[in-house]
Amino acid sequence: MTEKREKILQTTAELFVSEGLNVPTARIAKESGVSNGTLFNNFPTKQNLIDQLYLSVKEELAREILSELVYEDPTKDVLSILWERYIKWAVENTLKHHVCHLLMNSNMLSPEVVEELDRVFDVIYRVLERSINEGEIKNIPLEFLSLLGQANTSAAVMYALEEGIEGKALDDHIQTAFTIYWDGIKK
Amino acid sequence: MTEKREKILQTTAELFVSEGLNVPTARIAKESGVSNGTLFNNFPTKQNLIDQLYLSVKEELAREILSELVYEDPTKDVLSILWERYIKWAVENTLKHHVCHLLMNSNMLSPEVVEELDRVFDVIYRVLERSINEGEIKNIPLEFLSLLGQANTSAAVMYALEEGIEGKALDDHIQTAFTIYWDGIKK
DNA sequence: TGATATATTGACTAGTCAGTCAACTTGAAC
DNA sequence: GTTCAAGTTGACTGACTAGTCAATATATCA
Repeated sequence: MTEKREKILQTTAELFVSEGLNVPTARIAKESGVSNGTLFNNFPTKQNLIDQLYLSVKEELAREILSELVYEDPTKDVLSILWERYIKWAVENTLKHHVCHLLMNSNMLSPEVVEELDRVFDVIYRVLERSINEGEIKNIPLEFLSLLGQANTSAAVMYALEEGIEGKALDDHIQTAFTIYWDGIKK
Repeated sequence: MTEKREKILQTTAELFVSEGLNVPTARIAKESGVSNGTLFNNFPTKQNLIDQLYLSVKEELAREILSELVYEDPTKDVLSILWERYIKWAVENTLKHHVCHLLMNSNMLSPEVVEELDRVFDVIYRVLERSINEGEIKNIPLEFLSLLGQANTSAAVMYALEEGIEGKALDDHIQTAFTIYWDGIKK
């Protein structure tokens, strides 16, 4: 049962990315090698399927970038590590990153799910907060600082994917992008 | 005829923003105070309606931010003006900005339309290019520089809208945001 | 006024969609 | 090998959708 569930989520991601978010459930079931009924056995509604897909991707992302972080390190270092982990994850998991992007910007997610995930990434807020308190970066509202971080990493990922950057060049690109962000916000 | 066309475009934008991009054409027609047939008289297909909506919004935006620009001024000034105009336009035209954002991130636009509009905003590339050549800003690939600009303005708009910033506070916010961008990319 | 062109209408069609359910399969336990 | 629960199936349904078209209304000009 769990394997079928995983397979359906994977197929949904693929179809969402390749054909847009209006793919019929029948199509998803067929492409997953599963009957219509089984799809709805695993996910009571299409809405639930979409929410679960988003949840699973974002939870994986959170595990990937937040694990074993030493929050007590200098904030610049913590941010730099978050930055690098996020971009690497996105570049290595193009499909997941892409589906995440599509869903985030779509009005199709249940508000509860979005809110639930906001809480997971709250720790990043606290890192930024500390950095402001320590006088290391400009006195910019926390929410704006966070939006800027998201926007900049997102741009860095888009550029890396468009240009097919990888390996050493990717490391350099990540460094460049982080320096731009840091130079922009540091005091 | 033109008024009906405009009315339909306006209603479509409103419904897309309030209910997502899957609103039926019948709903759009009804809400526009027009019959089903008239909608399809003005826009041969739903796809065409979507494309035309995106085109009309983006063309208005281009007119708004590119008109009477003195490209020969110092690049920092040109960029700063573009920056300010864009954010002000977006904040004053929330609906249009929002629908633009939804459509841009949706896979639902015809590729030709997207490409056509890319050309309109090409002038911004040339401003950035000159700035690099003059050694004013870091040697960052043009495409990435442009993506960063879009990402940062977008974040600035989101923050301004979320916090309901306007008037003098908005001017300050725009200045802050531009300074962050500039400090990030300048040599 | 009447003739012609143009715009509008909304009932209709052919197809699509999310979700259901009764019948069937599988596999574990005794 | 019989029983029972759990999982799977796909044909089916009722609601919905993009787009059509013959009938009707409105505008234009002589």
